[in-house]
Amino acid sequence: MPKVKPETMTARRDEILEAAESCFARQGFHQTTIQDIIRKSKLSAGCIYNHFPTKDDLIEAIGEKRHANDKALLSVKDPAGNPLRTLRAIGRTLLEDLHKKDGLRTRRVAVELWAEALRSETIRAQVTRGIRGPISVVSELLREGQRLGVVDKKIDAVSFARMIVAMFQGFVLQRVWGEAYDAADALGAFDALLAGLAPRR
Amino acid sequence: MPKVKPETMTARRDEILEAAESCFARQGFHQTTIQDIIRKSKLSAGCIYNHFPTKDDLIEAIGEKRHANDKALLSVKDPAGNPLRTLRAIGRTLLEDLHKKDGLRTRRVAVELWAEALRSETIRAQVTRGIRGPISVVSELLREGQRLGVVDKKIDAVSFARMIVAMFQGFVLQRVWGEAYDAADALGAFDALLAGLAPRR
Amino acid sequence: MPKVKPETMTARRDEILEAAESCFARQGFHQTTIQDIIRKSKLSAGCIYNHFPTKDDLIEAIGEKRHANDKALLSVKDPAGNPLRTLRAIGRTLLEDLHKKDGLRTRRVAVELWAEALRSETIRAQVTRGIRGPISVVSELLREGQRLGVVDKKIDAVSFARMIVAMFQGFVLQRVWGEAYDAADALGAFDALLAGLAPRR
Amino acid sequence: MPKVKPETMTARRDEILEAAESCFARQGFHQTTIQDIIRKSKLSAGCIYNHFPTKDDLIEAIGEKRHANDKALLSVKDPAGNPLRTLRAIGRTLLEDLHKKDGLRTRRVAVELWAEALRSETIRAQVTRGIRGPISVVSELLREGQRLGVVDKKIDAVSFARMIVAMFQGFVLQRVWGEAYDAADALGAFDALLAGLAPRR
DNA sequence: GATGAATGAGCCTTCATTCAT
DNA sequence: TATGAATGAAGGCTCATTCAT
Repeated sequence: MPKVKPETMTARRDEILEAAESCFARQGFHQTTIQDIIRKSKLSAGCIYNHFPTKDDLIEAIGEKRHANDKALLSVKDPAGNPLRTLRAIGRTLLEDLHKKDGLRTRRVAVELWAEALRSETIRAQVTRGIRGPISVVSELLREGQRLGVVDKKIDAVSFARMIVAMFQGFVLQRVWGEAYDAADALGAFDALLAGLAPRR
Repeated sequence: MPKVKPETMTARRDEILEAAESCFARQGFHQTTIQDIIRKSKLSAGCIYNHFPTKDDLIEAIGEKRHANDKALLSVKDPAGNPLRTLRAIGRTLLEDLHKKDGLRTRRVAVELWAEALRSETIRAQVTRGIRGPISVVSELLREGQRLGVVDKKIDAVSFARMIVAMFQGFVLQRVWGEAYDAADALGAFDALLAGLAPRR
Repeated sequence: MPKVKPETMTARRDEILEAAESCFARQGFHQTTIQDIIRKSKLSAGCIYNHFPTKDDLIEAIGEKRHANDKALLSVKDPAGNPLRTLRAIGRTLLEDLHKKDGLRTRRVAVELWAEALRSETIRAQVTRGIRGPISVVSELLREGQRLGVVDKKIDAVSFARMIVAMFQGFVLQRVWGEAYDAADALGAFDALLAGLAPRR
Repeated sequence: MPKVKPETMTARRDEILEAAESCFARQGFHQTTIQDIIRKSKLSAGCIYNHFPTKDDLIEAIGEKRHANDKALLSVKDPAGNPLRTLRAIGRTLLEDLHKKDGLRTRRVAVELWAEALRSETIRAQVTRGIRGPISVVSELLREGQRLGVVDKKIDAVSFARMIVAMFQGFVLQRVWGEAYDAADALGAFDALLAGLAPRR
């Protein structure tokens, strides 16, 4: 007996999130007022509050959305099955994504979330969950490399994976600050790092 | 012929900044009210506004203070003059500092500033200035290593330095989120990275 | 040729009023939202607004309903035709009704209406109309008593009746506040009052 | 070291309460907005909230104020020490107060509080506390009358006192609704009631 | 300089009401 | 008629900032 199809509900939700993300990327969570989102979405306050009970819920929903987005970037695979090549491909995808105009908006919101995670338990959980995936993907690739003999056996896969993830987080930061570094140069450095993983002798 | 000795001025300023930093670390810039800082500092609104015309000025001053602090960490030197050893010592200092309880307060504020840099031109300038120092110190060390033949000549020193700095930024993030990783493990991964810099053959 | 039988209309109306009264008794008029009534009645906003154009209309309808209810309590009669006995019977009925759990809900709404009467002309009219009936019933009984010689002739029937009605209003107030007084005790005091009406010498 | 004398604080508080009471009397608690009180008091929102953290606190403070006011009315005494005469004097004072234009404002607020007591534990406590004083004063007078032999010994003093208090509450209600009854008539009825207290035979 | 009560713009949220389906 | 998502005016409250003392 619902008069409106559930799809409409979801669509409306997405409209709101879209508007919110746009505002958040430009002004940050706390500088963005609900009025801004109302203006951007061309919906009413009441409508927004029907979908998200509080502003914080809206922020959390944005966090969840981002979380989902990020997973896609990790699904890159090297057809030949060489784990280091896969790792490189992932790095390349991330860095190139980072250097597209479009990627920036999302990244700005990500950085906002990183700071918000200091205060909100919920967002901290989202953000750390969002890191666990990449760390395990990367460490799995490193272990695979060790098994295949292309990665030094003495390396602790998880710690090294965490370091690589940290590295990309730092790249995101530098990027959203407008640091003028080249995707190619960054990828070059990453290549050098991967090259260094090869077993000695 | 100032009625109040400049030292008193500076001392008062520092009191205020100390209180502000403490509040900012706990609640973030935008969740912290001037009232919070008044409470913490046990000074009055008027007094605070005599020293800092706006809340934003206070935030910027905090940013400046942090900037100064960070420089100290880079002054580590290896007595033997081995640049990779120096690099390792710097990394170790940073990671250990990061794992001290006390270090966290400052880092939390740093992460706040990283997000704030998205909106404030002034803070963006502080933050990127704060990165340029480390990048040039590290790249200088790498070049020195290349000169000494302990670092692969094909590596682009600046890009690699930027990557290392990014890495440490990521470590900071993960740390303030309470990620349970070990300083020793992280240092181990960093060691492996440094080891990989050695020229092949 | 109405498409819906009038009974259905009335039934729906009653459903709504029933739900509204329940909410009003618990939370008062102004703390009760239409949403609360929607929830309680399991009807929709649109449906409720089809029957009552505004929230105030709903409140007025509740007032009207109460008005009707109260009349029933006055219809008590003493078979022997002794007016003081009738008066006592009425008092007893009211007091006992007041001390039934069920009676409280209605009384709470009544007290709400008493306050609302300060602002709404319509409700003030309802409430004062609601008092006029009892006053005239009681004063008629007193006059009858005077005629029969069981009530002191010097008493001004209308004023005394008004006082008796005031008394019961006060009892209602004290009751809804949860004052722990006994129906029997209150009736005892009322008896004493009635006894005092007898002519001296 | 307070720059402002505590008296000023109290004076400001009273200004606010005065404005609030005036608004509440006219429009009721829930129809009165903080803006109304701001307008009336010619103070700012912030200032009001410095003295009363929430609107409910303001309402409670009004309740407290009323509570204090009412006590004064009970202090009437009959110089000759006749308890029934004292009772009559109290009744007269109340009824006359009720029929002064000025008394009405306070009474309207009282009736608001009576309804509010249904929802607020705090106000319910105020209101019931406010009733206990009168009940005990009146019952004490009745007992005194019994001791002196001017009041029938069979009467339960407390129950009768409660009934008298209820009566006056009802008079207040009828008065604020604009019922056109005379103070003198009401007093006459009260006199009759008191006369009826005399022992028979 | 220091104090802290006062200011008031503006924020988040609510809720009576409407209207396309 | 019934539905319930959408509307938007307005409410309570906050907080950066000012200024008389």
